[in-house]
Amino acid sequence: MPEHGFPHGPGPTPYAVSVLDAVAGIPAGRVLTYGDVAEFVGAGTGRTVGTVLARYGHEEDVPWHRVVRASGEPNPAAPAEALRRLSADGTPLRPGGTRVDLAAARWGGRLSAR
DNA sequence: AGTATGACGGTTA
DNA sequence: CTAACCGCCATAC
Repeated sequence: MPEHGFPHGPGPTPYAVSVLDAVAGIPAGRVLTYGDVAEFVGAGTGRTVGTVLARYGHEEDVPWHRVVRASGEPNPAAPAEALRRLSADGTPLRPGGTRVDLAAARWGGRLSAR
């Protein structure tokens, strides 16, 4: 089986696998926007990334809460749950605590969580 | 192959 | 700040 650990076949498409793999690499306390993930993967857009997470995000063991909108808002599907996990990760939030402080939490891509 | 859809993003009002 | 519009691209049908 593939080294990334995600089985192919009937389930995730190759694109979906690469997206899930990228999301799995986001360190705690850091976040990536949907667009960032698409850019990191090298294919698709924020839309396609969202589609993948909507379908496999809750099925695979992936930190889906670390992928937020460009505005800093968490997933519209489970905002409360996402914020709860982000808070547990120590992710910097904007005043009010309902949105992520992207300026401080956005992951550089290969920088360490430090 | 063509059409519809969506956990998006950026611009404009 | 909110709301509407349009462009984006992988998938499902």
